[in-house]
Amino acid sequence: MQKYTGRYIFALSIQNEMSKAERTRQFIIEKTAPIFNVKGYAGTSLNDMISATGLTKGSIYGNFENKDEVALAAFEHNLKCMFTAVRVEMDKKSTAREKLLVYVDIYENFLHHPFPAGGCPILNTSTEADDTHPRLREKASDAITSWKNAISGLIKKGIVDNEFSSHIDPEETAISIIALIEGGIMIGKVTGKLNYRKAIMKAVQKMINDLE
Amino acid sequence: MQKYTGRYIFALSIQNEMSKAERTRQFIIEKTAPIFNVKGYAGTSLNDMISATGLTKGSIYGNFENKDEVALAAFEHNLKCMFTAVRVEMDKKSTAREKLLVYVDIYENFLHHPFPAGGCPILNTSTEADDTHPRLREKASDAITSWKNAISGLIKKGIVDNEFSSHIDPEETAISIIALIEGGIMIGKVTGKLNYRKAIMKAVQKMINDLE
DNA sequence: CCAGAAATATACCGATCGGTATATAATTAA
DNA sequence: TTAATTATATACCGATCGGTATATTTCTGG
Repeated sequence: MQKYTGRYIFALSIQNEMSKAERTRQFIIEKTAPIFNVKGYAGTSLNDMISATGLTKGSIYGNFENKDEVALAAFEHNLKCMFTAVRVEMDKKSTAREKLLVYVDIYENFLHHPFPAGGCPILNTSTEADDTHPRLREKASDAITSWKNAISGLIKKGIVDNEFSSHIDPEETAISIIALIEGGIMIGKVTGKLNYRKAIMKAVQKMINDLE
Repeated sequence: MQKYTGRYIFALSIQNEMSKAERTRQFIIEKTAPIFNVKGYAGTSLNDMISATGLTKGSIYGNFENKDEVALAAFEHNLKCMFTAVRVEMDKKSTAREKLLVYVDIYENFLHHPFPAGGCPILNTSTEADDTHPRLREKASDAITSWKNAISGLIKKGIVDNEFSSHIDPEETAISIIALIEGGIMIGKVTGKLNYRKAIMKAVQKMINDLE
């Protein structure tokens, strides 16, 4: 097998500012993140990680203490990947309503955005880890809370700017929007029915428009 | 270890009408179903199944071809368990609106109903199996579609009975209600925050009340 | 009560699991 | 260029994986 030379190109790394170990670490994260998101934590084996990276067991364990640490780092990577896709689109919009509707656009057509393979990592990790993997569970939980805060922050801004009615509850609305989106992702993916996903995203749109 | 005598008591079986093999089969399903729903398909091992049932490998493989068959039967059992809990409550109600609101009641306080351990099997199975286990994926997909049909049927009935406006789309509404519920279950479980779940179920309630 | 059948238990299989000790190669500082 | 250090590869570990062949027990019909 070809030996690893540390000369890979990374999406999220500025090569020269990183030591070789840091580059390898980042390389492992980027290559295994999609696997964890598709197969799950329990379903991803070390051999999966080896064949995804082309590295060996020794190299992986030289950079991570164990499988857990890779899984945690991979989850964070997938999360960043997803939130970055949202942020890029949101920065193009000015009003709170337009910014919120970015979610509808992105989650309605996944494929046209740099979204993690396997779908929403929050959904995937939450349902697997809630009863079995405390550390992953907490990371997923934290991700939901900060997502909720981001949305409720936008809603509050919208209220201040007189875009939205002051009678609505930003927190309740925010968490409900997330629930609808996540449920929609789950349903759309497992059934494969585009009109299901479309109908649900239409409901998200309605929820946002009802804020006025 | 104590030997198996075939004299267990089953929740869902009328003992005298079943052969010993059928009783054992049912026993295995009932005992392993919660494990599969909590740990997932990949996360549940044969040893888990052995210690959950108190049986041996030979006994399990004498009644099921392989682990897959047990997992599929266990999923169906969990599904039936969940839908039965809903049906029991729904039969007590008469109007379409009241029947729909049963979902709000049940999913708002899980614990007071005979709900499968590990939460909603549709959610759990969908997110694990969508990319990895075609047969389970299809079962989960079918469950969603028939659930959607049940809800849209109720909505159509409500329209005929002049409970609901005729301008609403039963299919779109039904699938959105499911998405909201499933998202709510996921969020409530992984965060452990009761007010999150409550806020989301309030949104379901609003969605149902908006049908008028 | 007994014999044949059905159901369950036991013992074992190769493969793979996550992980480690150690050998080899590549990098870096002097 | 070389020595020390760091990083990667190789070989191996016990445990567990899903599954099977066979022995033993239990049930059932006569």
